[in-house]
Amino acid sequence: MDKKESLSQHLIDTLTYQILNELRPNDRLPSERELMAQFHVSRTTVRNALDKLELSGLIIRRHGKGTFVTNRSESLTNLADLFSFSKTMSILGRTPSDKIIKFKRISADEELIQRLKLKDNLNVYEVDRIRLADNKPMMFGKSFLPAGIFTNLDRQTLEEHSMYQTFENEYGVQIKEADESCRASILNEKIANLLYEKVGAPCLRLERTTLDKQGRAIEYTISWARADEFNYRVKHLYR
Amino acid sequence: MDKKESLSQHLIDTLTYQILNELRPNDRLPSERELMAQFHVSRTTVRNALDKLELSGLIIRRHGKGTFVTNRSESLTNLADLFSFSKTMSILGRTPSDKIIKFKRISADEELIQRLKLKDNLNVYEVDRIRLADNKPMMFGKSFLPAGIFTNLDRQTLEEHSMYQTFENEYGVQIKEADESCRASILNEKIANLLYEKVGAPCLRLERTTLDKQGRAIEYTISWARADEFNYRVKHLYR
DNA sequence: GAGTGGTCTAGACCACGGT
DNA sequence: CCGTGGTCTAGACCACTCC
Repeated sequence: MDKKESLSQHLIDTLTYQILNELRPNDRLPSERELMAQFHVSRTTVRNALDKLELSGLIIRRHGKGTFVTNRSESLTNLADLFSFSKTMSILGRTPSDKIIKFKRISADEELIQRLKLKDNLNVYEVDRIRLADNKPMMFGKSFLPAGIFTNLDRQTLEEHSMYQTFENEYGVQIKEADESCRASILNEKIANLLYEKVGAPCLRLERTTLDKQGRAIEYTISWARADEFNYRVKHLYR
Repeated sequence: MDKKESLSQHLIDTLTYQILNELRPNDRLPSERELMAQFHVSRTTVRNALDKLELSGLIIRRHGKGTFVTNRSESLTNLADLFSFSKTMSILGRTPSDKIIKFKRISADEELIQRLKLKDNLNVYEVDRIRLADNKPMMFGKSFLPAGIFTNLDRQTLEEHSMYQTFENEYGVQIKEADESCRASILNEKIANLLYEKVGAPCLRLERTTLDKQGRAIEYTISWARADEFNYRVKHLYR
């Protein structure tokens, strides 16, 4: 077992694997007391892990009855939760890939300086990507990465590994959170062509700012996603 | 203090009030140990409450430094988190109102039966509303409510109280969670007219299924929101 | 009554940030 | 060094569901 991984993260990973590969919708999970015994952890740790799985929509808990695997067949079209594009596509059984069409070191304008909270080094890398599932273009994304954090970033690394992998493995940057917003928009000519869509077709315009554990803004990405393929899902829990 | 309210919910409400009314962005909150003493609760309870506030985007925690009020001025346009439309508008300093333009008891079709998990009683109430902020139409929503749960629902009650208030106060229905999805679409003629928009203008199409604590589907709502006014925000926390 | 999830306590030790 | 948040333990009692 990975020593760096927390007990609850290990529980999350193990249960996620079981839910996706060994269990079926509406199956009951072991009770919280049973999980305590199986994993040799306290109830707090078990509940913490189940909280995360519930938020991500994999399970649902019923007071007095038990914890059950969610029926996700309805959301077959798509879901974007705490998963990245590639992870989401994998869960849906589609093969994700990226095509980088631009990689450039630029100087940040006012808006970027503010969004990435840049101080001294105003250089950023711009990475434009087409993101595909089963070789079909699904979305187009422009990412801006501070050169002060990702020094000497090169195109080849990004082509061979996922962006978040590169952040963690090459630069030791650990993601803490991402703030995402989405609004409806329409495709301009350039992006419509990249996605094989019509100019003026509706699309989702997503913006994401990602923070690492030190609270630094490490990424600002703006994406345009096909309206027919993208259904953005969120779960809200009350109380 | 309300006896029915849990300790952590009381903490959430108190801190939310302070954050919105007495504190400013980037202000530091009392440390978790200080909150324990102030509210006479355990650390678990404090952390539980802070978890919720962090998820809803009101605070941000920094390891080794403290807990701080989030700068929400950037999100002035809009946010929809664990808040309802009316609550969200209030936080943004706008006055929300609803105009019911249709109230009808109908028989559910196949899709509705599935979405609301109807068994015996296939009757549902359909409520169509225009939702306004400062008297400007922001979105149009069609809600479907099972007549088996909301017996003898009447239009006047809905016109005088919010839907969720009615659920809880008139029928004792407590909300547990809402599953929401959004995708981009374009306005048809009927809805465009209601929102004073152009036919074919981009819009966000939101779908929401709400479950109560017993796991019953109590509401299925589909809404169309103006693309220029609606910016749907989500925060993802990792680990 | 037995078993489930929901809430809470009173501790402990660790990792991080600043002095 | 101290104070911060992050993780975890080993309990307790409550509320709900089903028999």
